[in-house]
Amino acid sequence: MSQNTAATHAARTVIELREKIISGQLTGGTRLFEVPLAEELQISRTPLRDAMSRLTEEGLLERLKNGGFVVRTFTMDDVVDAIELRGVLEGTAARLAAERGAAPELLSRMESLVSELDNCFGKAHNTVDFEQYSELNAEFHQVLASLSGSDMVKREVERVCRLPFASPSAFLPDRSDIVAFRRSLQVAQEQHRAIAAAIAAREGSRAEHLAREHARTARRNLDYVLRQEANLRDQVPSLAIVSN
Amino acid sequence: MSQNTAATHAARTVIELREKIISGQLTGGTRLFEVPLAEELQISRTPLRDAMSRLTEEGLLERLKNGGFVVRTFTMDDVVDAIELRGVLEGTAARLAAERGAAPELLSRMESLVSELDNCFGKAHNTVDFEQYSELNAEFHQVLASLSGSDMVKREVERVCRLPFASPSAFLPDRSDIVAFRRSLQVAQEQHRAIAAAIAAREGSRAEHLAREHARTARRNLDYVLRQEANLRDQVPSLAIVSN
DNA sequence: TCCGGAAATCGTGTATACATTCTATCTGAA
DNA sequence: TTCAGATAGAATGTATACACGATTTCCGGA
Repeated sequence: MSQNTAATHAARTVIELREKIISGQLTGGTRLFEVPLAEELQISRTPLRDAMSRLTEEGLLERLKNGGFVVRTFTMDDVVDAIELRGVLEGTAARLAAERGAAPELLSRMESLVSELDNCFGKAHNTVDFEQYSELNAEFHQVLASLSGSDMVKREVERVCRLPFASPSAFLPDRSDIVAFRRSLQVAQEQHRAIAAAIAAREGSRAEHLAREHARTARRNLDYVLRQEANLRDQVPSLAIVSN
Repeated sequence: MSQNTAATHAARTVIELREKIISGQLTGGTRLFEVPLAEELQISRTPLRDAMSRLTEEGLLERLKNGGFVVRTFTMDDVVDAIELRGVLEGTAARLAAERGAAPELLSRMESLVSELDNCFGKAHNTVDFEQYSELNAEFHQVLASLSGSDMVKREVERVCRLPFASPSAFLPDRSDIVAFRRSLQVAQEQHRAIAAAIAAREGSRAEHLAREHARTARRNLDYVLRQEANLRDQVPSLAIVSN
């Protein structure tokens, strides 16, 4: 029993329900009835409704037209399209950063992140510091979203990334023993470097298309997981939310 | 006193508040206090909170970190960026429609919309059926969003369009006496035709860039309104929500 | 004057009772 | 048999009282 430290019942409930949805415990299409659910969570309907409405903002629930909420259904097509959308939006962030000029502090932060990411690869062939890589990768994408200087763009990039399977770290393969995965990390890192360089050189179109292709890395990993080794799928938490 | 016909108090309140925000009556940054606002609207706090949470989903309000809601502030930069984003997303819809193949019914619907739009231009130079054009234009963009076949993409396109100044009909100039405006409608219509043709010919990149450029038509009109005739600005309802 | 802390005030969080609406089912008549 | 309308149940909509937390204000002491 993990007792959440969140201040309000509603905030705690957001976390609990989000966890249940993301983990696949609550499957797509499940309608959330207020009375029994509130009883189960030991809260009243008021904070529960608040929580559900926040999860709707987040894209995990949908409102039914005559009232009530259902868990949103995600198909494998949605996963592919969400990754595509992230690519498009990050591409736009990169292009605008290049075209309009990026804030120097942010750009140099991105460049130093690239260096730090380099250090995650050991001298030996299959040693990679995954935890560190994953953390730095997340920050790289965060900086990229900010780099356009546009709140509107940043907001929308972050919005798509909130979907668990569209996040930049969703399909970071944590198994260096698989050759294809190790290679994909190196390719991705090379793309990081190129994106930063393109933005610095004010090459908008190049920056945009590099960022798009970079998102495709995630899609390639996804395809690999699905096609090559079917049993891998259950090891990828981001896919638990996806309907079969 | 316009008495809304909406079923619930919350739904009615969504409409009332949305109207006040869009019209600029409630300006960006204004905090909405539950008790006095509920009193003013003659409802209780419960449906009011529901309404505010829906408006947050819509992007017109924001939640404060310690509770409460404020009216979201939009700057002129946000307007420009929202139009850019619409271009990017509609461009993606167009590209995917071309690459993946569009549903024949939708494509032919789009093509007949182009024909109908043609008929809005009279033989004489400055006669245009604005009402009809505006309606058909809205449907064209709606069909475009659907044409990708991707629910994810459609959803996000529609999301951006929900912002009043980012909607495809936001800056449709309704004054045929201004030469620049009349010409912009003809250019836009030619772009409609080209977008449909590119999708039909499976020319993804062309379709994408045409759709992007098409959104720029809105930006050009916006620039015209702001630069050429300052007094025009107050006649554009979409801009009432924008902070000065 | 400045600072810390207590108290009051303001505003949201929560529970709960009651109202309303929607839906599914049943009944009766054509 | 079928359909219309009634009806019962289930689910959400709404009002309201009270709880809690945050913020501001005011007071006393250094």
